[in-house]
Amino acid sequence: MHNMRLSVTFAVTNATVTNGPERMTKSSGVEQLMQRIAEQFDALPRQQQNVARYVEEQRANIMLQRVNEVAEGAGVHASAVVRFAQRFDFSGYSEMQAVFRSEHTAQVAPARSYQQRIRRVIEDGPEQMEPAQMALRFIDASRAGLDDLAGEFDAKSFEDAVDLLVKADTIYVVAVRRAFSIASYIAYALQHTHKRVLLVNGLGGMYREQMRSIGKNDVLIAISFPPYGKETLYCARIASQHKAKVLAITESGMGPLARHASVLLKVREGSAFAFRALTSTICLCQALFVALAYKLELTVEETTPPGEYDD
Amino acid sequence: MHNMRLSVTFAVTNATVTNGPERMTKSSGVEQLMQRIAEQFDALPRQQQNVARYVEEQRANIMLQRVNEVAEGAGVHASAVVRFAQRFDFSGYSEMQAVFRSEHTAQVAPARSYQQRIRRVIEDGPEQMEPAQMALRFIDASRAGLDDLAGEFDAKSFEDAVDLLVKADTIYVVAVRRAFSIASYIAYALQHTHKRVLLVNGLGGMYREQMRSIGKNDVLIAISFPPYGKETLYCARIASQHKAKVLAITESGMGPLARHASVLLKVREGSAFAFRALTSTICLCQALFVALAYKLELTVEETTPPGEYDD
DNA sequence: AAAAAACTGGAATAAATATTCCATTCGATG
DNA sequence: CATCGAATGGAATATTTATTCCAGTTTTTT
Repeated sequence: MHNMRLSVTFAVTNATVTNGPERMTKSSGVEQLMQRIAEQFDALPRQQQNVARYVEEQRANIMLQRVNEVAEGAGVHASAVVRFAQRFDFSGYSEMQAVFRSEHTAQVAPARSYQQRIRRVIEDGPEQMEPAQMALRFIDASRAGLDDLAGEFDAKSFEDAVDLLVKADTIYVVAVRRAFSIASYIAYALQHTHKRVLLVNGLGGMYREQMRSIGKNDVLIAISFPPYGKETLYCARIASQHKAKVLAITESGMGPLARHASVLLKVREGSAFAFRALTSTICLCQALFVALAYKLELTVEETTPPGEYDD
Repeated sequence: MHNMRLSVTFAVTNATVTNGPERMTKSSGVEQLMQRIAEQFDALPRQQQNVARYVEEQRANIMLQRVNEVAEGAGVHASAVVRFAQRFDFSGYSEMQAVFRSEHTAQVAPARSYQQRIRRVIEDGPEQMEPAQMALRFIDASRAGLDDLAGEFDAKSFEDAVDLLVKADTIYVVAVRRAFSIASYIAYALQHTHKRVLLVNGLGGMYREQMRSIGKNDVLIAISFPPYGKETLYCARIASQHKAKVLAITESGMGPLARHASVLLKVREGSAFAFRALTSTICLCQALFVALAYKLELTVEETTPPGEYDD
């Protein structure tokens, strides 16, 4: 009778707790533990059943909660919580909590030192891996990067960035090496607006010359990630000396590019095999362009004349 | 018997429930704190800068980490971490950590999922849409594209593509307009191998001239999507006339580019607001490069000289 | 180059948190 | 309804974790 009621309670809470879309994960330690708890549930003393219910309901938060919070939440004494953990073969609450903690610890790959990256590659032993497997793994890293982009999305900065571009007279774009392709995309896309656009490409080594005429009503879009390209930093410095606005797209608010930034868009890419993705960065830039296009009240037709826009 | 029922309830709900990190726009305490840290960054002592960097990078995990973990991660002594927190007006590390903690627990309650927000955005129609909402919508489209890339992944073609490149003498790369940035990325990446690489960029309108010397041991990587750029098609035609191999990256096996292809990699991008993403294409190209690099048995040193590879 | 100021890290101390102990209560069973 | 075993919660203890102190060092200033 009580059991009956119990299972209903469980069902309801679970339905409520459901969170946003999630990528597939392996059957975790937490899942297994929950399973064990469920199996033994009926054999548990009354208070420990309360603890079980609470843990199930709060599974996403247990990692943060102290014994006393759990105890209070479950309406029992702290020692009951400890005994609960011990019944499931943990030395105490702390050890049980570790299961929940390790589950959560987020995957943050980037910004490793060069040495660390090498070590990682060697450990992973990619030489025995099929190309297709490597590809899938890399795609997955990119997906993780996009998830992060969506999850950490900073609406305020993004809208500031759009505003900056709306008000800009001429838009300069600079990035070098790995990020250059991003700059070239932005420059291309912006051609579809009525803004004047200048891609600072360093052709003939003329960064200085190309930046020469930037002025206070202009905006420089600068894209750079560690280890920051000196050309990009140089351009950002020139821009701020000329009182132009700088829209920085970079990894951190603390890198050298951030110093010159009027608006800062942060992107943390996923990585695999010590190799950084570019997907999140380009996605952000495309989103920026789409938002700008609508803000400028362009119709889609104007932005993308059929037969010309794509490719 | 009741046990049975109960555990079934668990199993079912567990399979359904996904409790990943919630996706929400953050203008929150953490974001504000990051802002303050970034502002003061330059004025910080060296060790505290390390702490700042570490905190920024690990912002999602700080809530779980003890002072010592943070200290170790940042490569400093625990007391430096405490002093860091105190500089930002907290009584100590614990108080600062609370900011990160409360961020997380707050996210569980409002539970308005990313999907829900998107749905609402669509209902509202783009005209009244905030830039940030549009951005999220676009990011979501990109994610869908990547999901598709992973789901429909054709291992055979991919490995053929890698083989083609391994055997190539000189690699030519061509794409125009929207896809040009992809070509420029590929050309850049391939510079890190020992292959000769030529980006057919049409500078001065010289497509014909740049393609002139392609030969039967060479490979042309051609990237094009509807409506296909005539320059790209032209190059593909020349390549096949010269008996060179063509690696085509395109949308369908029936487009004009497929006709000339030795190997065909299909990519279907996501799109939003009648605007196509580029994420899947670039992701595929990066995967291609990673796989190629290892196939060529490059050491990491050769591929990524320190201070030069990134950006 | 000397003096002052700021920074650092080991060790002591303080605080918090978790665990155990034990006297008491509860509830099942004969 | 008396007895026993299990469960409970207050309080003592142990442990872990955070903070402060201080002496030595480095960095900056003059």
